[in-house]
Amino acid sequence: MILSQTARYALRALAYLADRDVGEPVRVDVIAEDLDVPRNYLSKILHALAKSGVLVSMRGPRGGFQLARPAEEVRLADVVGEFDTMEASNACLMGQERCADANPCAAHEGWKVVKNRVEEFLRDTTLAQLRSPPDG
Amino acid sequence: MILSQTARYALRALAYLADRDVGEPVRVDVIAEDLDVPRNYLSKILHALAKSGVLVSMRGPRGGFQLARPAEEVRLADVVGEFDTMEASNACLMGQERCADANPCAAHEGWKVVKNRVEEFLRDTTLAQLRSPPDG
DNA sequence: CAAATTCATCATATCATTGTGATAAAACAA
DNA sequence: TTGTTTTATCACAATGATATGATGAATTTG
Repeated sequence: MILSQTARYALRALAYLADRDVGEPVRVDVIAEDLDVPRNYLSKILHALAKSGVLVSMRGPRGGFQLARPAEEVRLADVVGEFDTMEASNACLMGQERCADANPCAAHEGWKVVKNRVEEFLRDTTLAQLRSPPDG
Repeated sequence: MILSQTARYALRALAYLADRDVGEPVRVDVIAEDLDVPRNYLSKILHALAKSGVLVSMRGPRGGFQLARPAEEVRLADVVGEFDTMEASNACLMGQERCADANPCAAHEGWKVVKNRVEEFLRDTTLAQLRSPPDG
């Protein structure tokens, strides 16, 4: 419910990179092993994030992946939206057909509010907030 | 995002039955055609809802499906939970591994609140609130 | 009891998501 | 330029969600 496996992998990999915060790229193999995520699958995910501008990728020796900008400037919605469809928040709980904003059922507005909460959270939260806490 | 196709079909079929509110069962064929949902697929969904006690099914002529209790007494969570996994609300945004309640990242508590909102909505809302508005 | 009606179920098809294995292409270093 | 390292990509497998078609089983009606 809510987030796909792919989106969760993406967030974990990015949080991992935000944690390390080193000025040099990290190899897919390292990330995949540390996070226990399938290597080639992760490779595709990171590639997509590079194409969308969240990551920078570099090939060859001393290559790997690196955040393209500070963790504070990467919204979770930028990441999740790449993999999961962030449907319009005016959509009906039961699908598009039954009720719309024009002719809503009693639950329509309440559902809209709840869904907006999810989307607001993803828009307002950044990668920096996914970092591991200092001590633990 | 959020609800599966199956769960949405289920809610639509139940809302449809709540709308009709007749004291007699409605055939799958009728529901499937009116809602434009695959017949046999819907049949399985309604069967599952009958097994879980939300619907009553009756075979033979004048058979069909009927709400087992008043729409006011069917919580959306009863329906959705039958098809979608309502995961524990203390689960991490990125999957179970990264942070738990014991050692949370900065976003952990916020996400928990948002997820609770979704679950509360499904628990607090009933089928009666999915009925079509009187006029439309 | 026989026939019709309806849900129940089985077998299978399609599609998207998730995952694997092999190879190509780029970058670097000797 | 040759070899090594790394991402990029291709081909495909496994799984689960969604969907279809055919048949079985229960119930009612005549």
